[in-house]
Amino acid sequence: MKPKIEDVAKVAGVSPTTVSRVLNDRGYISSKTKEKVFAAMKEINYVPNDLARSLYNKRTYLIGVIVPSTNHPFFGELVDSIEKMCNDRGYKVLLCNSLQEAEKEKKYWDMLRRNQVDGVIVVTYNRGLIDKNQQFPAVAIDHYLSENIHVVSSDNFQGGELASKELLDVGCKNIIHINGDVNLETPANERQYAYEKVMHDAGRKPLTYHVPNVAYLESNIDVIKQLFQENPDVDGIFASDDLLAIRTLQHAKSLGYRIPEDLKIIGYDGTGLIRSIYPELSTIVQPTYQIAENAVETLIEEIDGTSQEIKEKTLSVSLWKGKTTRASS
Amino acid sequence: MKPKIEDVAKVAGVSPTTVSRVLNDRGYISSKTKEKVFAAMKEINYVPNDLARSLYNKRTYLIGVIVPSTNHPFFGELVDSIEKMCNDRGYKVLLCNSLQEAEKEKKYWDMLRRNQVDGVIVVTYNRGLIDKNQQFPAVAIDHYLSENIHVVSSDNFQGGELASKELLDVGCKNIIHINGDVNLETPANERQYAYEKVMHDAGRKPLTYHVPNVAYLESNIDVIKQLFQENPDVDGIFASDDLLAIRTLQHAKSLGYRIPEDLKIIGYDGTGLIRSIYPELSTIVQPTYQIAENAVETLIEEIDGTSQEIKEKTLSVSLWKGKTTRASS
DNA sequence: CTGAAAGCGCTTACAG
DNA sequence: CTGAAAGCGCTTACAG
Repeated sequence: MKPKIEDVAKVAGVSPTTVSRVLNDRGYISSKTKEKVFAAMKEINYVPNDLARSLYNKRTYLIGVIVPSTNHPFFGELVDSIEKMCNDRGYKVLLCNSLQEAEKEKKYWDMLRRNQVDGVIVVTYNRGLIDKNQQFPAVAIDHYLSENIHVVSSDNFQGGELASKELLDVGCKNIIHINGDVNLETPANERQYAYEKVMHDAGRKPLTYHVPNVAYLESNIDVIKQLFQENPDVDGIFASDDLLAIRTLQHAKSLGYRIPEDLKIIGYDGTGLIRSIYPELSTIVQPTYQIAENAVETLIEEIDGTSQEIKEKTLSVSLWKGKTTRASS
Repeated sequence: MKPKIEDVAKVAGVSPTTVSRVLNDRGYISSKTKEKVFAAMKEINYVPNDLARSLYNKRTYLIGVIVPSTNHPFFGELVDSIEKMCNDRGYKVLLCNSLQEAEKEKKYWDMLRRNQVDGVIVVTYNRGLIDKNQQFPAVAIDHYLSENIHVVSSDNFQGGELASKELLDVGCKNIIHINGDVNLETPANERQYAYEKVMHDAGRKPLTYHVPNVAYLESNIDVIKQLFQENPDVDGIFASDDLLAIRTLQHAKSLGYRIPEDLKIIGYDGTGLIRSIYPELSTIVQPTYQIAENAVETLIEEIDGTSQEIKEKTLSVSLWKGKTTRASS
């Protein structure tokens, strides 16, 4: 059996109360007693049971993180940053990969409640999930969920603008946008609106193709093919995701398009990974680290009761200019 | 205050014992009582407290997962698979990104003990971590840790052989290997041994360059530069990691090497992500899904006490043949 | 400076 | 078929 406080107390010749006190460094204890207790703990290899502690304190220092999948570079990077921030502040991360399935998200949400997490950081595009009795502090990333849930986003409209203008600036005439599932309420919708606005302002007609699932690249190739068949004269493509952009670029090359001479391409997300292995790809860089930082800080503030107001924070994105949008004068 | 079992009991007009019984579906309860209890739970929006449950049952259904970082595609994919497997079997994942720092790993390990996780899946290259009193079931991935910890690996020697032979097969004469930190006991060491064996068997002299940190790509460029300066006649490179391979490929191109005509390159890991966005890169594909599956199953078997023996499982890898090792006859 | 007692929210023998 | 009591391992008023 694992030793408990009582066992330590016996070995040290003191009461459990005293052991608990030295453990928590609370109240005044003679240094002799402290030493005895520490010695006893080493001797029997005592490890405190945080379950019991949490039960009493009603505080687990556990944060639930719900994302579609750590497999996608953006979420891998985001989760990495969130975990780091949490760890720095003494919180632990319960990871939930929802695969964007509403049913799974619902189950995870319930599981997190049962496990008494102190708060949740969630990336979801399904609004209906959160029941009105939602009890714990939560921060949603990139998507409004309900009036008592904070939102931390990057500026998706700005990103859409930056990307679209970049293509115009380098001389594209026929600019097409590729986005994800048209039925999903993702932040990529904002990117599309921005694209449409920029096109209108420039007197061009916007045209958007939607792939069924950004994450499952295989399922997207048909849409990409269709795009080129229907628009052989396309000379600029703004994809709402870097993986999609790369896939499109590959297909274009296989059709004989020269990049950037015949066709310019820009993606979205700009994770460190993609920028490192595909530096030539122009893209909009999301401030992943700041998103994570803001989300974790906002959450902990609410947990600690430091701040009452529900916050909405929007962070700026930036342009990574690679060869795929190099002006081909 | 959150409602507890006692509150449900009052509303339903039964004892807490009975509520607990319907909650756990244990013992015989009249269906009338059941209904009353369920109705009461809905009415006051009751959610069981798994902390209290776990405290009593000495079972948390929590699994700690320690990896260097979800930011690396291989670990992102691995964690994704592990989390999926765990979720399917009713376990939850406590995520720990150690960044390969021994100190952090140690802290995480202690934290997991305090949190009473049922078991741990760990990717670490530091052997000294695990104290002899290590209590809970654990599975190490790709690296032997101690006699009471299972190991699930892919066959790194086989992978090294496959990669090296592939380069020989397509006609390379001067084959150089790039590996990670020479001081780390990573599975990539096996890949290097295999490379050296294949070279010797072919009557060639092996030559390995070590980069300081596979994960931080920026820090590796100096070594890559050095490699080409010192061996301008290199015509085959086996990198122990796809990201490293891609970086090397980029640098080679910038120096004017044509791939694969002048120089052939093969990487390692072959994650779905890399294969999808860099299909031209030849690589050794690790069976990530099976690794995760085996690790989770082995761990749960030990947790359940179904199996006593400590297992060592080695899974086969396979070759993904892309253009970067196309024979240039 | 230290201890006995009650309680965190649950579950399970033990009675009935 | 149902309930009162004790206990999971910890912590904190309340006494002394």
